[in-house]
Amino acid sequence: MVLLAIRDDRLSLLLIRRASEPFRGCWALPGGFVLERESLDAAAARELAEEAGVTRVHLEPFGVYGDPDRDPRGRVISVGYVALVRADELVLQAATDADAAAWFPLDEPPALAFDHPRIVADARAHLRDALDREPVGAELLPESFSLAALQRVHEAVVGHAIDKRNFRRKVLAEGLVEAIEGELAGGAHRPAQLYRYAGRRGEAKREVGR
Amino acid sequence: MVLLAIRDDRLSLLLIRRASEPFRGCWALPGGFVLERESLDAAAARELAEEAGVTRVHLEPFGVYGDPDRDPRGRVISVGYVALVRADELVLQAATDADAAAWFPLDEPPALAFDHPRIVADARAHLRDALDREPVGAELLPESFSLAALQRVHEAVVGHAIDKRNFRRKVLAEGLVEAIEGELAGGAHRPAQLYRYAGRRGEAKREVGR
DNA sequence: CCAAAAGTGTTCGAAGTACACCCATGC
DNA sequence: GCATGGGTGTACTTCGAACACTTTTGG
Repeated sequence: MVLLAIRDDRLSLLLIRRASEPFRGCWALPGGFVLERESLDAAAARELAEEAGVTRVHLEPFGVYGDPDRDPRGRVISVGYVALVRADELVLQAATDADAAAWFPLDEPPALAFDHPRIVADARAHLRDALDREPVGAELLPESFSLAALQRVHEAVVGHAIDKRNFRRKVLAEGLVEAIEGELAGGAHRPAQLYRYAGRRGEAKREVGR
Repeated sequence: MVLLAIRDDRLSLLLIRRASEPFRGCWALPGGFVLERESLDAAAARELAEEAGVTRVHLEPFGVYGDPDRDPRGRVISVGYVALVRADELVLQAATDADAAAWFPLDEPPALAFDHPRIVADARAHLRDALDREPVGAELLPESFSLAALQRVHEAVVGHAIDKRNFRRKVLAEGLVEAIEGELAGGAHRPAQLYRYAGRRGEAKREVGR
C-alpha cells in the first residue's frame, strides 16, 4: 500500500519500520494478506482502516509483483494499491506503534526494503497518468482549499514546477473546481480565495465510441 | 491471457471452448497457474508457448482480478496479460484441441465465461493507452508491412476510423517507421509501399508490474 | 514600508482534425 | 475503362508553454 497524504504542504508517504528480519530496521510499505473470502479491494480497504483509521479513501490498484525471490522468506505475490487520504481524516491507530511508522516526502523516500522502491516508483507513475483523469486533489485536500494548495499537489505528483497562471486557467476551465465563500488568511500575506471540487464531473464529459 | 493477432486484416482474440463445468461450452480466455518458483511474467510466457507455440512476444500485465466469487470452484486470483503475436509466428499446439480454440474479432467477441468480458475490455483499454507509447504494430505485423495494414491495427485498437493522411503524417513524423525497398502487390489495385519499424527511439518504457 | 503569497492576459508554436482528388494496377 | 485501394497537402482549431507585474495582507 502506497499511502499518501499531504503533510506540511508536501505529498508524503507512510512507511513502517521493520521490527524483524529480513530488512530489520529498514523502512517498508505497509500491507497485509488477503483473507480467504475477501476481494483484493476489500483487503486493501481493511488494511488501510487498520493502519490509518480511514474509511473514505480513494484506493486504486496499479501493479502486481510476483517475482519468486522478492521476499526471502518465501513466495509472496503482492498487489500494489495507491491510497489517497485527507490529512484531517487520518488517525494512526494504536495497532501501529508510533515510532514504528513515519511519513516521508514522496520525492525523498529513505532506503526501502524488498522491491518497495520499484513499487513506490510505479505508484507515482500511475498517479501521474491518473492526474488529468481523476480529481486527485479532492482525495488529498480538505473540503475547501486554495488553488495554491491544489497546485502543490499537482507539482508533487508530476515532479516539477507548474506555471501558476497556466495551472489556474486549466483547472478552472475544466470546471472541476469552483470558488466558494470565504478566504484563507494564512499569514503575513494576502489571503487566498477558497475553492471546492464541483459536483459530479459528468457534466462536461462527452462519451467517445461505446 | 488476452492473446491478440491479426487474422484476415482484423485484430482477433484467441478463445478456448470450455470442456467442463462451470460454463461448459462457453468461450473463455486461455490461461493457467503460476508455478511455485516462477515469476508472473515467466508463467505468462510459458502458458503462451504452450498454447500458441510462440516465444518472441510482447507480454504486458494490465490488471488483477481477485473477487472471491469470480470462479465458483474456489478462490482464484488472476493477473491479466495482453500478448501481441505475429500471425506468421503462430502455431497452435497439439495440446490445444483444434476445435476447442478459435479466433474472434476483438470488436465482436462471443459470450464469455467468468468475469472474462471485463478482462477483455480492460485489456483493450490498456492497449489503447499504450498505443502511442509503444510500437504496438511491430508486435502484430510481419517484418515488412504497408501503412494501410498498420492503420487497420490502430483503428481496431482505438475502435474508430482514422483519417488516412493524418495517420501517415503522424507515424512518419514520429520516425518509428521507415520505408524499405519493395512493394506489396495485393490485388486489383495499385501496389503499396512497404515499411518496417526503425531501430528503437529513446522512448521511455514503463511496465505495470512484475 | 517591506516581505510574502495571491491574483491576472497575451503570445507563440505544436499537435490534432477536417477535408478531396489523382495514381497505379488487375481484370 | 472501371473498380479498387494507394498516395498526397492545406487550413483551422486546440492545447500547452513561456513570460512579469500588481494586489493584499501582517509585521
